[in-house]
Amino acid sequence: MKDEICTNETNPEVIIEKLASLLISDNIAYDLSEFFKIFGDKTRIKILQLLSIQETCVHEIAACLKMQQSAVSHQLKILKQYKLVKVRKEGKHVFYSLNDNHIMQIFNNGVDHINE
Amino acid sequence: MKDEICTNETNPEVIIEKLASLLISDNIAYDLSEFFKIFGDKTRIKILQLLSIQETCVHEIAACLKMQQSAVSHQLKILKQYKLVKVRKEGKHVFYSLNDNHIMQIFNNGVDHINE
DNA sequence: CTCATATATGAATATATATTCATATATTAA
DNA sequence: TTAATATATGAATATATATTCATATATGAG
Repeated sequence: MKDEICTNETNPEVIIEKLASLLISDNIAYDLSEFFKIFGDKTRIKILQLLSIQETCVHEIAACLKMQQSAVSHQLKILKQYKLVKVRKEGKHVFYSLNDNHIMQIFNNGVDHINE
Repeated sequence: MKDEICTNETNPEVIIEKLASLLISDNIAYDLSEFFKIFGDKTRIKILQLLSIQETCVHEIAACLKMQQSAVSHQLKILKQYKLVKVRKEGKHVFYSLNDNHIMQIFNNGVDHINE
């Protein structure tokens, strides 16, 4: 086999090997998909948008969304786990707010896309 | 009941009503979640990233990802349905490519987030 | 302490969806 | 036409996950 410099490769196996080497790792692909999955639920989208308006406590969120407190709590747990929201306790109330503005940027990218 | 101008509302029901009025609609929340759901899968993430390198045909994608052709085809159908990829047929081959650069922007927002 | 209110959570259920398997369709070569 | 290759797709299976229900925990009021 000759030692060639080949910039315009046509051998299918070599093309596949080259592409495979440029492919993101399974772990990164997994982490990314897990991240976007958070936005892949209607309830979580509504909660995040609501919290972008102002800090809100659990039963107010549930009331706005016309959902059960338990369902909201479960989703808040996921949002907290992925550090998209933060928590402030005040007496009997637990107030949730967005953890960073970055989130709304991603959110708005989505809005731009569906509006195009 | 008096007709008051109240900028600093404290009545819980009024707060909830105000927030509810600012909440995005169920339909928009649904559309957004459906959009982000596309990125919420490891295989689709890999396919999109691969196509960001170059136009690629189905069996090459399958080979790079070390997945069955059928599984890849099913996912490509979803990506096509949501207009994230476009198709070009050439003989026996079907070449897929990204439909717009916007997609990579969203993708990179996610990368930024998980790297923070 | 007792009661009411706010929140969290485990288990069960229902639903969505990713992959596999088998097979259909399409194109090219011989 | 027949065979081979590339792609698509319906059905079945397996798995993930959103919501509900029941209940636990926590805080404050009386």
